[in-house]
Amino acid sequence: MSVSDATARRRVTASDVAKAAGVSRATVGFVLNQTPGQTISERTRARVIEASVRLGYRPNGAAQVLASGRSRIVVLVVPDWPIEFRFRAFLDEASLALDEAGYSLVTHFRHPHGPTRRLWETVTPDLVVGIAPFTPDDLASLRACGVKRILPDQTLFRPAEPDTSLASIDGPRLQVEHLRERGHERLGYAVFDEPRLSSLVTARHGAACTHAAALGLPALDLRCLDYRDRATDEVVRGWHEGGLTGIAAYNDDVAAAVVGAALRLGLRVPEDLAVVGHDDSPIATIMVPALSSIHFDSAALGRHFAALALSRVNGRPLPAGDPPANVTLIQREST
Amino acid sequence: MSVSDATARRRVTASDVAKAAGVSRATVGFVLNQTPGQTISERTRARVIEASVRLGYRPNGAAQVLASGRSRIVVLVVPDWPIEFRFRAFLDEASLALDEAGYSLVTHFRHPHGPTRRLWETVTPDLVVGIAPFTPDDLASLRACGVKRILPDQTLFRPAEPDTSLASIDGPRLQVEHLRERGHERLGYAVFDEPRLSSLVTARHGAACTHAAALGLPALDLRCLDYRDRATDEVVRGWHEGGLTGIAAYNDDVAAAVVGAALRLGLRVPEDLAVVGHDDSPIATIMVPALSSIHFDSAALGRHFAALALSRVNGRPLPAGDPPANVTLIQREST
DNA sequence: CTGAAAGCGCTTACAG
DNA sequence: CTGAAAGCGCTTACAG
Repeated sequence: MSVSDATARRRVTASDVAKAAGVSRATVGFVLNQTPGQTISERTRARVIEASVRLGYRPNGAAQVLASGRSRIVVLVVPDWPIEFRFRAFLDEASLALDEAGYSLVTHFRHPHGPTRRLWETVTPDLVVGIAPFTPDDLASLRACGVKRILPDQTLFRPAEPDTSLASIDGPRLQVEHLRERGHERLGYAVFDEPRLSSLVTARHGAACTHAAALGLPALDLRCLDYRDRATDEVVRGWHEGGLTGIAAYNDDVAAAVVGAALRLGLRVPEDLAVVGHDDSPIATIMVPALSSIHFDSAALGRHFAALALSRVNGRPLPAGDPPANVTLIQREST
Repeated sequence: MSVSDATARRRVTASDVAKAAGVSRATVGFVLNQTPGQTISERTRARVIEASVRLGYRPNGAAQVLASGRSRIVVLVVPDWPIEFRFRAFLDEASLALDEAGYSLVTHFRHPHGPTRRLWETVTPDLVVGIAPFTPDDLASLRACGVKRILPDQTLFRPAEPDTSLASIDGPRLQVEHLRERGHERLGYAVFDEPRLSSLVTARHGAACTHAAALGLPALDLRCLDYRDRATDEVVRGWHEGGLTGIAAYNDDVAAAVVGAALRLGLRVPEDLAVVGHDDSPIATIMVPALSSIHFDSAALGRHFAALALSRVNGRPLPAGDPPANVTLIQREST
């Protein structure tokens, strides 16, 4: 049986490489992992590398994890939220930055009915990061699975405190500030009836109200819309008749729905009703009238996330300071 | 040192459970994995389960993978496309169905600059599925990593054939058919200038043209828009002046951009220009005028995907027939 | 009906 | 400068 038969038949292991290079299995590991503190002659090193390339050697990940206790995998647990426009850029940047550091980012979308086995029970991650806080059940499972590093953890995260990693706080503040500058004092806050988002809705609406109070304005009137029916029109009519003139929306889709309803009711936007969205998604530019919206740098947030994760994995102190979201308000035609 | 000290110190292993239950390590495995062909007394079984629950035992995934050669992980490789609205439902359903069968779905978002290590080099999956075809490099890496099962594979997938798993073919056909029924014969096809989507754009536009030809209509005039500027207006003006009256769009965002441009130009929709979108995303309902669009059952596609994956993993023949996308056209105000 | 033992493919002190 | 050996925590024939 020739070498090529053997490689076709079963996966190449470190033993195969050692045999081909005429060294021990340990030496193969030292060379390929660039283990510090080992002095390997240049000739041996070259022979090992040549053999591993020639045979197409890829270390068995499971064996590495078992032997070393480290997996270089970071699991990101995404709550059961709809995927929003900016999230993909966030993910791309985060996984690129982690990849450059030798880590793989695995995204675990948590779904409505919940998995029987959690992903970290399967993949032995070095670090598990939740965008939303973990439940006590999650924490027990994480502990039982030997996951030593978790974000957010108790030292960073108080359960009552809403998560800010996707710029949930600055956006609402800027929305209120902007509407106030444009002369609006009685404000509404529009969301879709999307139960999966309730924690974010609460956080953003709360931030808007806090800032309104600081400006001496009343709390924003929170209303749920449903984009699938015309009940939206009634909500908007109610706002208008009640004397509200400025609406902050949870995202651009909601803002578009409010604007659509206003147009159907014969209201002028922004003269009769000013509307500001959130996320600066494509629809904000596409809509007629174009939507004022909150823009933030999701790629920078992704890089910041990666930096946080790497600090945690390496046991270094977490970088201080706010995430570099660079939240700004883009004014267009709707305000 | 008490038991609780020990469990706090290090992860519970099968040996700990065996000791606590007074059986051998093998028996623990037999009970917990429900290994067929073993006859274990009910009392022993109960003792093992009780001990494993009490100690909070979770098997070490890496050790299981190494020993058994199977990981129960399916990696889904997602090309570098923007996430579209329906995709989340697809993912949710697919991962739920796989989870019920004891598998974990890990989604690997491929990013623009490519990872140095591919995810399957890290997690030892039983199956890797690509939404787009794999490159020769990918295939070499998959082979070297010992991934035995891949979808799509050579028997299923011819490189020239576009992927249909997200309903890329039926939608364009229905768009053309519908526009024709509404009396439109000279048609345009609108896409955003999004290079990451080029393969899907080509597939959908090609399908639309094929169906147009079957109906005796000329090919659809393909134009790229950019939602960030007003060049869209010029494209739409050109279409109108050139006598085109019906536009099929790659997705609802593009359709909304065409409608917006038409409105700015003083055209009536649908009288002067009829526009039909694709995906039936929220914006289709929200827009004024509301957009006709292509709806498909992304959750059913997700379940179908899971069934395909499980067949492949278990070495059963793949289910025959088309994916149950149930593609339909929803007529609203824009046509 | 149950247990002792080999083996999966690595990493990593340790001995030379 | 390099190799023999133990060990990571499981699974799984195999022997009793």
